[in-house]
Amino acid sequence: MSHTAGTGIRQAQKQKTRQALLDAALLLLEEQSLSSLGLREVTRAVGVAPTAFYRHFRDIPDLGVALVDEALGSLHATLRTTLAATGDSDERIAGAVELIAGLVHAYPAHVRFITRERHGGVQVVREAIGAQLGLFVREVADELAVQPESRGWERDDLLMLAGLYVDHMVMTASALLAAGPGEEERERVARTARRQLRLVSLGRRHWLD
Amino acid sequence: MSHTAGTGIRQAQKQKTRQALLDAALLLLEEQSLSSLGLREVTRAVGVAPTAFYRHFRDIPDLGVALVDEALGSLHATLRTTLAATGDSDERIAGAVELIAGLVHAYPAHVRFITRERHGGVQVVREAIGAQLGLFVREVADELAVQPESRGWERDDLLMLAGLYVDHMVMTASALLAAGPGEEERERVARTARRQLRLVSLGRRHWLD
DNA sequence: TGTACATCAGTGAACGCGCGTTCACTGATGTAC
DNA sequence: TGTACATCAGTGAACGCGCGTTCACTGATGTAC
Repeated sequence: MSHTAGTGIRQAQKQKTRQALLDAALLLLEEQSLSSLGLREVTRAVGVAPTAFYRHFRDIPDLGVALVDEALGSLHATLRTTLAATGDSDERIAGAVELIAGLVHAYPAHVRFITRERHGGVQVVREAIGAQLGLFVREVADELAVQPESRGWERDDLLMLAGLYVDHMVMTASALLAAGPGEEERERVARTARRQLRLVSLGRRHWLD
Repeated sequence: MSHTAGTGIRQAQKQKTRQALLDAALLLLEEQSLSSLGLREVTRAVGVAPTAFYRHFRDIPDLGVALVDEALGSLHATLRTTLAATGDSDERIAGAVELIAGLVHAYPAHVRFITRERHGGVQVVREAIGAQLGLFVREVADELAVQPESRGWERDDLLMLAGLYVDHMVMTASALLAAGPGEEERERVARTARRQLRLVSLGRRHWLD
């Protein structure tokens, strides 16, 4: 048995409560910012005593950082390959936009949290999101680097393009969220995103002219 | 004398207090979000009684909407011409990025407010910012439409490109703010922004190929 | 397997504090004549 | 110009309320033997 983690039933129950706190916070954050989220509000939503919060997080910003990990931590492999694919044909662009739309559909609250707190009022959370997005940019640049279209490109320019892709991804995700549940408006947003990516990929193709 | 507005000294004093409330709020919002800003916090910073707040705003979201107008209301003419100019030569691109850098330098708190609350937790403010940015997009598209490079472009595609420009402007402003006071890092951000705009303008040039 | 002790996730009472909002008010400014 | 009344920006006391944090606690789970 490990020293730092509890054993069996006790540890499992603790994880369950922790996850319930994260889930409740995410739900409450649909209509407010992290900097106005209350600790008692979160524990009340879960149905535990306010003091139970301290068994899991130091304070609300600490919980926010955990939410950033939950939202972005597992996305690296997926984004690395899919975003880097956008430089190519219309099919691959459509696939990348579909991936974003799928993520927004599957995890709307996580996406809202990230776009809201990316420039939000809680410094440590802003920094955590910035660090993850910066990692995405470098990973996408790595992936772009091995593509034949990038022959002759400098690292700096690959990072510049990767940054454009990552920013565009976040903007598209946010626009899809704002579009609401209507299929028509969501398709309009997706269509605009695809054409913007096509314009960028045209620019990419002629960068070294 | 007007019926809706007071006269002379009284009205001038009221405007002065109102402006002091807006200024104080903007200052306090450097390290928090609008959804956690307190009415008493704002009046305390100004040095008036909490109840004086109600002579000027219904509540904090109402003050937020006034801040959106203050930050973006007077920017239309400037942005319309300058952003639309980015499609062209390297000089015009550099000029556009310089304009953004100048605005960030002159009104850092306004810029921070807009980027923070664009996706923030207060609905009416989000909507007010979205409306202003949407107006920017249409104005820039109008300006692009009369340029010779846009011959043969559909309105839909001009809006798509204008959206790319406006979003990129907001991202650049936010990145410049995050860069802090260091000249070196700010120039790195500006350099990346210029190259991204150059890539976009290459894409624009080949859009109808 | 059984027993005796240790751990620790979650409890519940209590605290001091600042919040948003109400209300009747004051006194400088504005208006009518 | 002077006077009498109206307006209204800002005041200050009071309210009920929910906040974050402390503390000693309980009792189920874990560990040693």
